[in-house]
Order: sequence, then structure tokens, then C-alpha cells
Amino acid sequence: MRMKSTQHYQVRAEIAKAIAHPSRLLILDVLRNRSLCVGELTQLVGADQSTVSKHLTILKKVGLVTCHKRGLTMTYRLECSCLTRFFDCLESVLVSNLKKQESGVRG
Amino acid sequence: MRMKSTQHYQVRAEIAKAIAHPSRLLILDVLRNRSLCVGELTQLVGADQSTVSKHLTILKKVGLVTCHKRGLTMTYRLECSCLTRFFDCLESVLVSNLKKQESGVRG
DNA sequence: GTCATGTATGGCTATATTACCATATTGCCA
DNA sequence: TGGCAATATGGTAATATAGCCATACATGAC
Repeated sequence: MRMKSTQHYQVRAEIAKAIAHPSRLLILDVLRNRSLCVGELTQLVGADQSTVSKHLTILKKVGLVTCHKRGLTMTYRLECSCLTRFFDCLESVLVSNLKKQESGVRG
Repeated sequence: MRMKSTQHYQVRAEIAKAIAHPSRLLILDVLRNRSLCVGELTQLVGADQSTVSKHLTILKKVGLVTCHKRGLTMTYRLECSCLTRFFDCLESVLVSNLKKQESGVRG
């Protein structure tokens, strides 16, 4: 197997990092249902509007969401349907951890 | 849709955070092929042995890898096959970004 | 034009993360 | 037992991240 470059992993880690935050995870999750504007997302996240705006900027930067303006409101849209696989993976890890706990394996 | 708790996203973000680092992404990637010991992983990552050890601790903590000792060496093993879906998702985002770039969409 | 609303940005502080070095721990072997 | 090899842990400094407040920017209404 040929070694992948540092760049290779840096680019992918950048995307993963964008996902890896509770508020951003929430945002991505709710956007799976339907597109929402900043105000609605701010309500759902329960943080300062500026904070949510910054989270959205991070998600947009790596291409996970896109946005378009309609009048005053900026609507954010989930750009990658594959995200379901990401969430599935997280669930799978949690389930696996639970199973291990149940069967008495530690650490 | 009922709102998921803050806890819900925190737990999942914890796992995502563990994945979201270039070195740890590399580690997870190579472990998909076969289990490796700390020394081998240290070589591949190209960082200090203690640094790699700490990365492995982080991965172990969230249940992405397990380890077992055989003599002096500690062998790390990928615990969740679902990780492929995670990697697929990252690729998918990158491909999607490239397509957008090509079609002249900016920002 | 002014005003109000929705969103983004700058500035700042608090906290988290990362990496390295030094050192402790563990287990094998002479 | 002493010494060596593989790995883990503690400490510390540099950097990154996250949150809030204040404020700038953009758009539509008047």
C-alpha cells in the first residue's frame, strides 16, 4: 500500500473537524430534514446568533452546507446527503460500545 | 420532530472529534488494513512516539480502537468497520466540492 | 433618505488541543 | 536482579477553538 500524503489527511480532517462539534452536529442533523435560516437555527442551537453564524461559516467553508439569500433571511441547506452515513457510523460506534460494556469488557 | 438533547450531540461530537485529526485519520485508515503496534504506527505517522501514544489513547477512549498486549508490544485494532462509511462521506464531500468548483460556483 | 430586521464580522477572553521532552511503567531476557 | 525495549504518562509551551458582546453590513419598508 502506497502511503497517502499528509495533505491527504489534512484535507479530510478539516471536513471532519467541521462536523465534530455538538452545535454543528445539531445543525447538520436538523438540516437533513429541511433547509432553515439563521434565526431558526439560532433558536434550535440555543446560543448567541453570532456564534451560530460562525458555526455556519465553518460548515460552508468545507462545503457541507450552502446558503442563499431570500430577502433578509439567509437560508442554509445541507449539501451532502452522504452525511447520513456519517451519523450511522457514530451510532454504530455507540452501539458497539454499549455491547462491550454489557459483556463486561473494560477500557 | 422532537428535539434531541444537548447530551445526544455531545456524545456523538466526542467520537467525531476523535476522528477529526490528520494523524488519527491516518491511523484509522491504516488500521483498516490490519492491526499494528505503536512502533509501526509511530513510523507511519512520523511524530514523536509519545504523541502517537496519546492519539491512540484518544481513539481508544471513544471505542474506535481496542488494544491488546503481546509481550512488549501493544497492538491496536480497528473496532468499527463502519468507519468506511465515514471515509466515504469525506470523499463524497470532496468530490462534490470539486464539481461545484468546476461548474463555476464560488463561495 | 431613515428605520427596523436578519445576518456577519471584529475583538476579546476562556478553554481545549497539540506537540515535544523527560520520565515512568511494563515485560522480556541475561 | 539489572538492563534493555516498547509503550504510557506528566509537564509545559504554542496554537486553535468557542463563546459572547458590540457593531458592521445588507435588505426591505416607509
